[in-house]
Amino acid sequence: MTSEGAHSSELLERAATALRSRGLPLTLQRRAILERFLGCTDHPAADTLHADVAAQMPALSRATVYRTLETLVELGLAVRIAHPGSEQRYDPRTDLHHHLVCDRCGAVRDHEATELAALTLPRRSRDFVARSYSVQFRGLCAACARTTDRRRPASRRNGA
Amino acid sequence: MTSEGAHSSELLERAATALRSRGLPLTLQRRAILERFLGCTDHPAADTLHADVAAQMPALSRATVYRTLETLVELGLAVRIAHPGSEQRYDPRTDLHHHLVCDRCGAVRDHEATELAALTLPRRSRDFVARSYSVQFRGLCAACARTTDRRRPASRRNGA
DNA sequence: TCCTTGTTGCGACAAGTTCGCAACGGCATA
DNA sequence: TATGCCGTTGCGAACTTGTCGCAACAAGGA
Repeated sequence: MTSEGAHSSELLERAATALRSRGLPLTLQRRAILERFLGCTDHPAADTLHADVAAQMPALSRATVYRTLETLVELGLAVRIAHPGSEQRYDPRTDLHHHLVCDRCGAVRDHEATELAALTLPRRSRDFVARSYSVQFRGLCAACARTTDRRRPASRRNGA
Repeated sequence: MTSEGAHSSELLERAATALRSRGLPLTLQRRAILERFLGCTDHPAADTLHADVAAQMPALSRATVYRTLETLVELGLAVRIAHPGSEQRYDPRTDLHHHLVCDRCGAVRDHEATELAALTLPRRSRDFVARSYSVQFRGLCAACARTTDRRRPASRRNGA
């Protein structure tokens, strides 16, 4: 799990405030999950995050991680992201940004691109009203590009 | 399931050729699945497709549909598409196009946009080599926009 | 201390997907 | 026609991801 560390305590403070403003306490479990999650740039799945946090807090239950992430989405502190693969992934960044998705292992990384900051939304029509967008670039991450065997994705469940 | 019908036999012929070139026979099951799938514009999930084809071929097993779709992806005749939700969806269109994704019900529709036909791919770097991209617009489809209750997505398992 | 409110862990469950295996079918060869 | 080979199929079990109900628990206020 990639964790930046920088600004992490500041982000935690913001999250704590958002929770409190809704009357939700910052429990030990939530704190541990937030500390791990907020600095992440690799868009963990709920179960990955659980495995990670449970290393320090073995009693932590999966349901708690799922519930906490759901709460964060509701508070606007995280977004669910879509990528080809079966797991739901979460992103602590809620501002406009884009993703690099590895076709083989399913890794998702952020991608900054100023030229993509103002794409034209589809014209408002009777059929669909667009509110936001994100661009997904597909290709190969460094690790997978190095591997010679191209027949199978590194992780079975995340293909292209 | 939305099926266009037009060009369907032509697409089927192309698919049969691609299968044959790999030494794979066009079995009755594969033919039935392809006939349903190739004209689809609504990006069916494997299970949806199974239910649909099984109406005419009751003995068809779910595993066969999953395996056939997997084969089509490997042959470049279909792509898995990213959308928020837990099901894997498939798209018979492999050319550059974009998607409109309803935040509430999870419906995915194609979106054509000439101005998005030539976005700049991220610079080739040591970290990631991009090969393609697609833009995902999120918002509300007509049916969901009409519904007044905005608290819950129409389908529970498809969030934002 | 008691009550209320919300959180947590646990285990069961559901849906989607994959896997192993035996049976089957087509094709080439003898 | 018989045989062997090889890929496909259906079946059902198993696995993964995510949700739910429930009892225990913790914190805060009366």
